[in-house]
Amino acid sequence: MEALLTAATRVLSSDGLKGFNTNRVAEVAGVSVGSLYQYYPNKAALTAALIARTQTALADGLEARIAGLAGASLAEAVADLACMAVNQQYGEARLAAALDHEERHLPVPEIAEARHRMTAAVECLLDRHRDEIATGLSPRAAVDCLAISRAMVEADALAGSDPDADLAARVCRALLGYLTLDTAAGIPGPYVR
Amino acid sequence: MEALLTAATRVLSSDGLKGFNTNRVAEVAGVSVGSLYQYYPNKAALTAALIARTQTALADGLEARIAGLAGASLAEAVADLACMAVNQQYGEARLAAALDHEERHLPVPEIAEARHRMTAAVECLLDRHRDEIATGLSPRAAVDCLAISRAMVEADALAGSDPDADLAARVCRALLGYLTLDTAAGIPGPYVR
DNA sequence: CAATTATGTGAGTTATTGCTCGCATCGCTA
DNA sequence: TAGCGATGCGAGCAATAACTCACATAATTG
Repeated sequence: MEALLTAATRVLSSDGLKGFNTNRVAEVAGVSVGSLYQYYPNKAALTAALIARTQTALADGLEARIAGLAGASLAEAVADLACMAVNQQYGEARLAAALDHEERHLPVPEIAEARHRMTAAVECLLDRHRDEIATGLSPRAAVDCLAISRAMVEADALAGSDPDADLAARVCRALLGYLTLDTAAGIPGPYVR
Repeated sequence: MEALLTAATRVLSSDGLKGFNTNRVAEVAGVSVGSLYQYYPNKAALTAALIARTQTALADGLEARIAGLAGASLAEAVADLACMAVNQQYGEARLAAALDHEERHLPVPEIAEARHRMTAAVECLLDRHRDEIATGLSPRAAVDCLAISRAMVEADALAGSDPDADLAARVCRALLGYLTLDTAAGIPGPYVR
């Protein structure tokens, strides 16, 4: 049921994981617990559905945005994606953080799929601009880009309640710097203990 | 008591938040629950002490490392810090993620202090190399650097159980790129909805 | 060695929460 | 309207976990 998912979203973003229990979700949704358990066999299923929905939406958004960036330069594309990351993630940073933590306990296939779609989309973008990008970039570059933007937005979101004026610009700088830095300087070898 | 904190660490890193309860921590520490509550008035206090300890240790390590990097170039310094981040955070990524999530419910003064010390140390490093760094860098640059390295290491740690061979190099590239990228290209203006 | 204080114990209390199940209500068909 | 299945309800059960307290043991003192 849709009302249950939106209720779950509201509970999670206002009270965090601490107040996220089935009784409360049902109450906020305006239905009884019994009804909740007719739609979702247990709490994990509800959580999984919530995660799947948000992750899928994120992947959809990213794919569409990247597809629409066909003619753009790398700098333009990255700038656009940085703005998108700020807009999409900032508002629901608390929700995202809570869900993110649950993911590790629940093997939700949709998450792996959505994540894969997102990295694939970014890889496609990077490939499109491979001549503007530093040679020797790791195959994990796409994953890194997603991690970087996610972390910067989240850090900013948890610091204050309004985004810093230059947040998008900073994300853009980080991504562009990462992608275009010449592999010259004394970048160290592999991991050493 | 020290045994309680180490027991709490072990429980958290092996079972995660799910199995982190006072009964179990006491059992692993080899004492009774009653004794636990003589040292910590409640579970939150125990958690707070644990967070404070790890965060303080992290800040100590970072400060020492940066102090010892007095004569180094920016590239060398960043490379060193990237290696440090990988070594320090990789092993206890699970623990760090769990604790990180608890921080948001507990206002632990030591955390704010440790965080402040870390950004101050990085700011000191950046200031030392201000001529090598792109002009117009945001005052939040230090925070961004910490967020970036943290996120990249964590993403890698949760993907596989061994660090990618070039993880440190990638972190280094991201930081160096962020810090040294010329503020030329079409970096966008402020946040827009 | 008694008396007193400090420290440790763990069964039990209380609160929370995931979940069930007997019952009520609704919508449909004959 | 009577009969019937589908859907919704929410008090209550069972498990879990934070926390207490009456008691046992150890350490200290006069």
